[in-house]
Amino acid sequence: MSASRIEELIAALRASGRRVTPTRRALIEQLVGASSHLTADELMARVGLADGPVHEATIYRSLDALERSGLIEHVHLGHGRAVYHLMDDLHQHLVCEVCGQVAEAPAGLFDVVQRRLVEHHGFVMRPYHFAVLGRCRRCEAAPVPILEEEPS
Amino acid sequence: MSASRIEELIAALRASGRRVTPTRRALIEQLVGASSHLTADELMARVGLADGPVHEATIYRSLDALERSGLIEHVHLGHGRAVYHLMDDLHQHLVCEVCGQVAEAPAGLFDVVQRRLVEHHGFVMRPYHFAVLGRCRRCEAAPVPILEEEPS
DNA sequence: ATCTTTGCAAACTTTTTGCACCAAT
DNA sequence: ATTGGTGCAAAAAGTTTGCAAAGAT
Repeated sequence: MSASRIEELIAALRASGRRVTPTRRALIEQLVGASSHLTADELMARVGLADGPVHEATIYRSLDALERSGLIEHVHLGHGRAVYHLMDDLHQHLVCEVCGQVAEAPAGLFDVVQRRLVEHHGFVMRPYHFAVLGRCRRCEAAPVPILEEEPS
Repeated sequence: MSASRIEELIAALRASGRRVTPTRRALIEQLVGASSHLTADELMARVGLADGPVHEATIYRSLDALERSGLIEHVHLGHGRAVYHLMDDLHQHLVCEVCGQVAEAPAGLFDVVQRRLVEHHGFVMRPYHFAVLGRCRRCEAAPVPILEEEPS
């Protein structure tokens, strides 16, 4: 069950020298319980619904604290808001620029590239901060999209 | 020389059904002449210096026009402003999260990943819209950075 | 008791939009 | 003469900050 996972994360937060507050606990709970990735304002809404309203500044500062403690990470799926997810749930995001759908790909997707970059450029890639953009199967097959709007 | 390249781009712009204006011409000239990638406000400054001030809204709308015509593309190197470059100058950007330095990697870097994504996920990757984040050789070698600020 | 965290309001950065005027075709 | 582009001002979107009050250790 996820209760122990939540407690582990809380313990890690405390171990990192930061304080455990209701907002931080609620954010962790939401992120553990979430089926998909959530934006800061989605998290604010859910936390507010569960435990009463929390100010946006607090949400951002708490997310920052969780991120600095190594518990979570934010990812940019395209233009607009970032999404947050737990660090131990590493994977790549495939964002369709036509329909906006987000799929997940295994974390090892970039292993080959990572090795090449270290060897040729001395560059240690951290592959999770940005999404992979492109077109999903359906949109690639479709004749031509009507919209000109890109979600990227 | 780059004069003919500029004229080619102007011709392509016209061919795409859009009008050729002093601002658009100036933007193309700056992008052709630029040694590195430029942000919208850097472009505004340079264009303004050369041909007199142009409003920011016009810069953004003109860049959008050039992008929709397929002449240029914008890339996100991290948090903050996007940078613009010519479409025919495709390559990947390696951004060091510690020192902020931007290096370039060959366009084919992701070929293997691209093939894998098509085969396994039916996903056609467009690999240029986001930078590759990580640590450059120097910062990776350094004991530990003093700053906590990430340019990402 | 101390030092973090929160709430509030306000600022900030980057980009976008509505509208009237101007200019490229 | 059309239609698309520009300037202006103002707003939008997303996130950050200063400060005093509240809360975790």
